[in-house]
Amino acid sequence: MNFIADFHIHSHFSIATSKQLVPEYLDLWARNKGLKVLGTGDFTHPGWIKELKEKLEPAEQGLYKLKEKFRIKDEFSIANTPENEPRFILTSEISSIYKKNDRVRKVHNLIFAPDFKTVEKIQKSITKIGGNITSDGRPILGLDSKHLLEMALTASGNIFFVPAHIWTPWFSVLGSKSGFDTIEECYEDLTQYIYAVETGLSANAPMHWMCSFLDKFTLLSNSDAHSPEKLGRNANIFNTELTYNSICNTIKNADKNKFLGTIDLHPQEGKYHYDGHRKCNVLWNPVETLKNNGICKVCGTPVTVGVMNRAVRLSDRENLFERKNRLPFHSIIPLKEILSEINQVGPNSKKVHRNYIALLEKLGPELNILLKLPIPIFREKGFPILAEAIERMRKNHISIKEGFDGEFGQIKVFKDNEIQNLKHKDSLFPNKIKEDSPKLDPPLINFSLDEYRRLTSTHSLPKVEKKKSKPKKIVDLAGLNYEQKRAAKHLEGTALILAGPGTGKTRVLTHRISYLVNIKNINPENILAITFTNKAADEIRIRLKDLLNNEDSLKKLNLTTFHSLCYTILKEHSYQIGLNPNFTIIDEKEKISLMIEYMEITKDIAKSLSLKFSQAFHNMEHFLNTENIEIEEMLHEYQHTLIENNIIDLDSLIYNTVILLEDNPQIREQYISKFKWILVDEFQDVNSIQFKFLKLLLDKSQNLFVIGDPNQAIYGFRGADIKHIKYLKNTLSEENIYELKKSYRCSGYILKASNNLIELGKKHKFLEGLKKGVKIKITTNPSEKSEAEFIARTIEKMMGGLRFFSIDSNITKGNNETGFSLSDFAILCRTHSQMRHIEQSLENHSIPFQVINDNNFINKAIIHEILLFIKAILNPDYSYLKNRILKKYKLDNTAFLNIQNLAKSNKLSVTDICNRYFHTLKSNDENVLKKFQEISAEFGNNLHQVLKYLTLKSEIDEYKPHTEEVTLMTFHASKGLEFTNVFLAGCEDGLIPYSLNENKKTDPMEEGRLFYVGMTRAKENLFLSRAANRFIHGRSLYLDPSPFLKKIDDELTEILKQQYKQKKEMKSQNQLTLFK
DNA sequence: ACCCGGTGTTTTTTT
DNA sequence: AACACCGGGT
Repeated sequence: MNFIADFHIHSHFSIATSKQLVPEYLDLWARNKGLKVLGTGDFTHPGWIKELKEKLEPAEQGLYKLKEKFRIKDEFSIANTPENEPRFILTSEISSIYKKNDRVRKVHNLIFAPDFKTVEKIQKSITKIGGNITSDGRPILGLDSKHLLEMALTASGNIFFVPAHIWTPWFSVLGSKSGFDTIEECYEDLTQYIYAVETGLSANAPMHWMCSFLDKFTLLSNSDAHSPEKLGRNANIFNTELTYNSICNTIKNADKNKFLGTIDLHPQEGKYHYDGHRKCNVLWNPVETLKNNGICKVCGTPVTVGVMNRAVRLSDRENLFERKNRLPFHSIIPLKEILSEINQVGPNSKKVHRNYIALLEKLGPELNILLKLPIPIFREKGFPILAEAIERMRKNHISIKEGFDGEFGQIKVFKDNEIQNLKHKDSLFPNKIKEDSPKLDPPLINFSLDEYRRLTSTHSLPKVEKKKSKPKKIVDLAGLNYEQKRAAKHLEGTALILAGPGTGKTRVLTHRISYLVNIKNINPENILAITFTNKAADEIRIRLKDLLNNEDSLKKLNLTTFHSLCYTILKEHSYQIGLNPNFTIIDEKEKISLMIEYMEITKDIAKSLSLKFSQAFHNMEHFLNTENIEIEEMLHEYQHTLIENNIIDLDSLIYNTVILLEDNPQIREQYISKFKWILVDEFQDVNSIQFKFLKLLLDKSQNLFVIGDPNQAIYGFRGADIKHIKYLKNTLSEENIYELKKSYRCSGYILKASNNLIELGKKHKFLEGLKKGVKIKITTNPSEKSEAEFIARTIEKMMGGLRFFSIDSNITKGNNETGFSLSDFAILCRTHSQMRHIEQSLENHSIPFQVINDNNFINKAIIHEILLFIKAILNPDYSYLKNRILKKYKLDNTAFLNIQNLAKSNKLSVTDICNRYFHTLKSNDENVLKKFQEISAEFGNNLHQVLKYLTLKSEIDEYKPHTEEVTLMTFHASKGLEFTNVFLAGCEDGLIPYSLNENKKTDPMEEGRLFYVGMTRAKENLFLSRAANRFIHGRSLYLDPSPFLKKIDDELTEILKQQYKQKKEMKSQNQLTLFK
């Protein structure tokens, strides 16, 4: 059967597409165009699949057709006969954004699926890796194209996978901006499963014939239509059986008798076909560009390079016909454009539309008119001018002005004034219009490939400067600057290293360790490095891998957090403090319910007491001086309850360790001799009990090496006190204090501005920055929603447009030469609750992001329940919990013992527990549980380890630095991290400094330091945004700008004007109901 | 024992 | 705005 097919289109679920992209109109327009087979597009979208299932019914193998009752009959539909019923084939486009070989890649791929089952499998595997398939018909995943292909092949061996519009600069496998130079670089060993590539609107077959490496791929041509009228502007002609398998096989084999060729628009129409400068009126083909070394003659800056140039650069042929498997291609001009030229009115005008409909009714489908209908028929039916136009088009007797630098190209059938003259004769129905000068067929490539080749030896295009020279790996101290080196080599006694943001704190720490181990031959077992978070410890571990000579040293090294260390110490000596080694750590919720139960108090009192207890544990002096005898008694009662239940809370973890070491000198001795070299990171954040703990690990001769920055102390509320770092500063002699003054992170602007904040009257030395940088951008937005929108759009703009659509709209001009990656962006908020709107906006813009928010996981009710269950099993002496669990899960003692034994022999995994005791689950718990099981699997299902990890981990431990995602987190969580581009959201008086809770005052100095921390996360671009109006706790608040904004010198900042109006309606919501 | 709806309350950062 | 809590219904 002879038919035309267009596989790549979109549904109304995709962003920036017509509302008419519903099955009914697709069916209608396929008939109007003369398409037999139409891709559904967007099969990853559940809403679209639902709609397709409702409105389509199975036809031939792997093909579907519109149910009769949905067919639109009363419009200008033509050829409404059964043999013209279009078929649908399940297809979808997926956008992958990821980093490979050090560059950001954005690749679009088209997937064909044989049935709905396969579609659902693909949907599932996307969701499984955290992809969002509901916000856009064309999902954006942080997934490597190769892995996407793998995923699709896993779903079904019968899928068909086609790299989409392969030359598009921003979004394709060969794209100049974020693609590869070969297909293999992208798909590696899986390239063998790729049989075809899509040429796209901006390219036609000959451009591919230039490249021998594309010989093995069939060329497919599709419309990528965003509205029904654009269907079939590019398409494929088949003569084969009408089934899914036979279509795929035909594409695979590209048999000339079965795949009759492609239909393409003229690629010259594209906005970026040739090279040049629109403003300078310079339009060049690749040869001319090369002759000028890519520099515009008029303005002297590099010209905007088009798609043809990219293709020529990757090409290796002068004679296109060396490619054997060439298929015919038919260049067309859309009928409406021809009519527009004839009528001399716009192609979207009413007149053209009326004309168009009339023609379809008389002459049949559009593609039939353009390609097949014999020219004499046009004349017979009374369309002589059209006859002439179509004939010229078919013979390629047309004039072409190539598009360049954002300007559309122009394809014309008639010359200027020619139409006027024709019109006069029109009434006479001339038989044949003579051409002024009959043209020869234009060459397939309109410049000399031979010349291009010759020029490449002497000419070249300007190199786009690749930013980010990665910091060189330094294996010895040679790579450190003078101060860093001095600090790292410190040997005797206590040392304090004052290190501002970006001055190489971690670097000094890691190099000191490697110096001690490699040069001074210190046994790594005698070194203790303490951090506050697991993340920081991991970071040090990773960096040490390159610095230490052998893996063994790294394993022997004691690299841990305060809490983890104390936990380990207490496990070893638990009996000395009245616990047995099975003790578990309780969380805040457990703490409160225990207090209520054992002390017979109300929840409110328990909560306030809990706070007081925490403070007492953090700060020993406070604990000893408790004026209130009653509270002290209650504290003792509480401690007694903990011992009785063989549990400990987070706060007393360190306290109990201190008590242990104080009461047992022989144990203390043991640790003193073990930890001969102690290093502490983020020393400004230690509290009294931690400082005391450190002192207990030292004897007179021992070496304490602490790094910190008093300006970055932000944990006062949990007992941290700068007095400890200040104490060292004041008591240590000068040669034991090192100050790192050179910042390798922030630009000069950012350093100066942030310095305005911590100044607070006293003199402070500037850090020296590496580069001057750009001004800090400040914006005011009407509401938190528009603030969020500003952030999302700015990111989109800076990324050069994640969505195809963006390039054509005002959002972005698509001229990102800097090559930002999504992981270069961070958005910081004072509170978690601010994040909601920002998440929403990022989602609406299809920008992948990660939120650093512990509550998301561990505070989920179901996870909490399971953790309690595990605690009860692991710690049988926790009788309060055990009784509750027995009752709740209707277990008797024997059953409970059985479970315990299973757990002891490590035969009980989290999965088992879920399956056995938590099987009646709500569907939305599924993902959380899956995550829980994954975490558990990482620890080999050792429940003790899992529990320890989950109770002692910090939320920043969740941060994945290298995924292609924007990071959204609190100011606090951002400490120690750096990003090229940083947004500080909600710069309002009340949020930062925080003062919305009248009962609890914040320390204004600490809030200033917090803002300082936020600002100094940025390397290049810092945005400070605020909302004039904001809803907090259901109340509308008008907050003044943060006083911190005023502190920044005006000449360091630039006020951005509000550029974007808020869009009202949320698309997908409304559209579902449109056709019901 | 569980689900619901209505009412009231919360009010930041986190090992 | 989101959540906890309570009480009444099943």
